[in-house]
Amino acid sequence: MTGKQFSSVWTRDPRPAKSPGRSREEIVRAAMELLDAEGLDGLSMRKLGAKLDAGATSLYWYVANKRELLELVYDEIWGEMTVPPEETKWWRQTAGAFAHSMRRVMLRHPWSAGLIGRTPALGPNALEVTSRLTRAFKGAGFRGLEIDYAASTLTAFVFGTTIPEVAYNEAMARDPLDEDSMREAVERAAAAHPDLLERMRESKPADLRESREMMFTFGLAAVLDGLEARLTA
Amino acid sequence: MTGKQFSSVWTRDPRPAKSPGRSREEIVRAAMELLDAEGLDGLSMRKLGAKLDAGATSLYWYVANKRELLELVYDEIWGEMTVPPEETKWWRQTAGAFAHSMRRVMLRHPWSAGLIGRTPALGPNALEVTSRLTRAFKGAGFRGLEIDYAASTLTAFVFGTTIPEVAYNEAMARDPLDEDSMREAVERAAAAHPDLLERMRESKPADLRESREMMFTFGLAAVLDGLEARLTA
DNA sequence: ACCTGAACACCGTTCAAGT
DNA sequence: ACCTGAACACCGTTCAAGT
Repeated sequence: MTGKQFSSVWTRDPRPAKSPGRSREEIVRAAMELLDAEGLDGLSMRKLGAKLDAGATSLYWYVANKRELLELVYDEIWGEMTVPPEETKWWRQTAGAFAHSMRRVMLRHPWSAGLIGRTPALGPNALEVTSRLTRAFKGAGFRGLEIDYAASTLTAFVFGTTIPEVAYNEAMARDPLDEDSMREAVERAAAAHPDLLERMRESKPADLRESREMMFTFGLAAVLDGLEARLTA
Repeated sequence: MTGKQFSSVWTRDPRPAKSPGRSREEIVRAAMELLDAEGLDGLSMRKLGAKLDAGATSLYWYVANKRELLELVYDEIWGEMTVPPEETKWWRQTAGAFAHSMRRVMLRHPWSAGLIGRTPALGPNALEVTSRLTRAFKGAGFRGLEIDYAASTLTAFVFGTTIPEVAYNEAMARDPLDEDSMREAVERAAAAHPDLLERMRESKPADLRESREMMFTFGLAAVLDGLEARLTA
């Protein structure tokens, strides 16, 4: 015994969920609505209670604490990701489709960016996705620990790329910034670095959304190429 | 004018910093100590004030708000990262050294994981690192937008891998968990996924630190291979 | 079995007032 | 120029008490 018991929503039995009263499903649905509308900081037990016409503290009957509630909504996120069935030998397509799907989900639910990688992914949906991904990489030819390494590399790339994207979107949504003033401020800050200025001028603001798409596609191709290289080595 | 002015600590002139009173440096140093000791959630304006023998609200003279304070400490993080001088034609080594350095800094200051990718990196240290990295990729042969894409792919991998690592460490530090009970809980959760169970059993807990190192090395090699492939294409 | 309100120990931030 | 305390509008969580 080196420490206390591991505890997670997924390791405790939920309340029986009888007919009267609220249910976890109802609470999780309301929480997601609040999160989609107001972001991670916008979710408070008090607001959530109010939304459900309940006292602020009633929720503690269904959920041990806020962290557990977040574990619950977090798994919903995984439920929205898709991993094509593994039958195909084209693991690149499977992995690529998953990567795009994961990014789309994060963009759709920006608050998830604050949870991914920080919340234990032990819910049924997360396990299902992980399992499919595992099988895909196994089918590709990876063996032993490298199955995990390959899968981790892919997901690390996806959320490492998407977190900044989401953060930028969120900041902009919170208070829209004048693009010119921003550009000017950044140029002023980078004044001492000619190479950076050059880079900035070359990358026109043009269509931000499209340029991110390009960056994602570029990086994804690189990651998949790199994994493939590990396979034949 | 599509929105309001962009604002960041780096775009405003700091207080003159006369002889009496506190200084930004002093405040930032104290903030980092607090962060290292108590984590991101452990930093509050009140506690920081107390640490500096000041009223809770005195800090607002030096810093517009907490976000700005975080921008300041965030740049310190970049200051601890190293990018070898670009002269070398061995961009792989430069990029690899930076990647390892970035990871080490994140492990040393776990709270930084909550800031990276979410805080505008416009401080002098961040710009210096970005600039060196840009030159390295340019030296490697990347051109135009692909310089940015390549650099983003690398950093995305690094912090995408390191965030979960840090999160796990933090959780463990907060309340140490019995490893057996954790393993058992996870196995129970994954009961319906034989492939996951198989994976778990194969990856002995053995030396967690070492297996992460291996995972990082594996992924980094893959990412660099993938980038190199983009170069010759 | 389920829900409540009061209470505790916190937050970030504003602002008038002090020196 | 710099610092203060009081005040406002919030937090998560506990717990005795209600139905």
